[in-house]
Amino acid sequence: MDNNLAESTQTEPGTEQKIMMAARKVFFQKGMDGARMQDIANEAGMNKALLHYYFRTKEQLFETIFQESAGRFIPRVKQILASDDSFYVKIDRFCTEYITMAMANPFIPMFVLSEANKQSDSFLQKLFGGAAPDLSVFKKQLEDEIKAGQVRPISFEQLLMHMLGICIFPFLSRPILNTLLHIDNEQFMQLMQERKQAATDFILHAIRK
Amino acid sequence: MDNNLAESTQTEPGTEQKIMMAARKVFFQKGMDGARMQDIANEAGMNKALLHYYFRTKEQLFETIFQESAGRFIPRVKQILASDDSFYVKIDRFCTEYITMAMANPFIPMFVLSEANKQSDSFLQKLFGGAAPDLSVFKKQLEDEIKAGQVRPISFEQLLMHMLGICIFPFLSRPILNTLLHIDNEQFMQLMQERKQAATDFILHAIRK
DNA sequence: ACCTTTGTTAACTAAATGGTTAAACCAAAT
DNA sequence: ATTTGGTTTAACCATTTAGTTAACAAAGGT
Repeated sequence: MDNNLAESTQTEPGTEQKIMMAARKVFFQKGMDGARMQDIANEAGMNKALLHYYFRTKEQLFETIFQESAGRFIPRVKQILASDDSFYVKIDRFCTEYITMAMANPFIPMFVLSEANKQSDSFLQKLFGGAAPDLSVFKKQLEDEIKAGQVRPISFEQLLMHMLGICIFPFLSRPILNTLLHIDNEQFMQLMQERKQAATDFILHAIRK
Repeated sequence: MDNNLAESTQTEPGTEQKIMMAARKVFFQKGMDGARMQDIANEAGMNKALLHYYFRTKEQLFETIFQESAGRFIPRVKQILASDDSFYVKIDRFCTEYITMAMANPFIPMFVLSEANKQSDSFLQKLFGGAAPDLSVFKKQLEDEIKAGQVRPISFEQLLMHMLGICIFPFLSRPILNTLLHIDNEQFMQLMQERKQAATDFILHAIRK
């Protein structure tokens, strides 16, 4: 009677897990305002009151999903850029890993950015856990490469925005790209697969002297 | 009868104009689902029933704003890329004009993409007015430059996504960039001003041999 | 067996919300 | 002055929705 998706963890999902899985699906699709507690209950195959039993309010359930989602993507910027890889490896890793991650979770980027736009700024800061990611390592590497004459002068902030935009934007605009480029979702994913390399190449060519 | 919008520069806004101005503001901020007709009425300083008098339903009011907003941004891709400018001028114009446009309407990109993600694909196609933008001119220019050895081989689709991502992404992620880069909205706009040049430079350097 | 704790449900409540209606308002035409 | 037409409003209605409650079921310990 139960269709089991959790071969990976052996234990089949408990009620709380089921709720979060359903909430993810519905919130990703409809956002906080568009989602209905009843939708989530239906998706999870249980009574609506159970959602309130496990997570007191819609607000709280949403926040759980949002934190989890944003937490998967945003701190990763730091995680990669603060590593001790060399400058060029770092750019490669950033593009490859970010696009890989987005391909595995294609709805998270739009969900997080869309909701982040509505949230108060103070809330956003909480997301970074008090300490905003430290980008100084990557910044210093860039400046060193520029000083060494390996990289043409470019603002650190602009480069970061270039990299993020190149990697994430397609996932934010998929429906429009589908129409614009006359492609379906499968072809889109194929493009994203190629993009791991294409993005890295593009960025490295752009900055190298 | 119909009130005249032809001379909207001089005449003070009529009721319909006031409603649309208010609707823009509220929809941009809260999206279709988050917006309340009462919010819009308050913002416009009038009775809620008037909204229904001019636009029968919330759906219809929303669609008016959405079409107008998307119509300002999406067809512009074609408008610029299909012009008879040279390849390099075209890239320059694209970055400069798109960022200029986004700076003047900083909420439209997130609004359009966020809602486009919820809409059905069929609806999106209606947006392009039956005929999706013809990107073949730009595509041919790229291929010619590659054949002439001026530009290194690169997929047209990837380049288009690079350009769009670089120009639009910052406006989709402003709240997060504010935190990430420790900047306020004024500094953000300063960055965008510089970005017109930075984006063009970056892209041209990336593709040139 | 008996009681306590935890999990689950159907039925309900209160508030919010999109939309309607009938009356009031007001400018222009008669 | 009165009529007439579109415009605007307050009050109202029907539905939806987040959240509650009380009863019920299932374990779990004694």
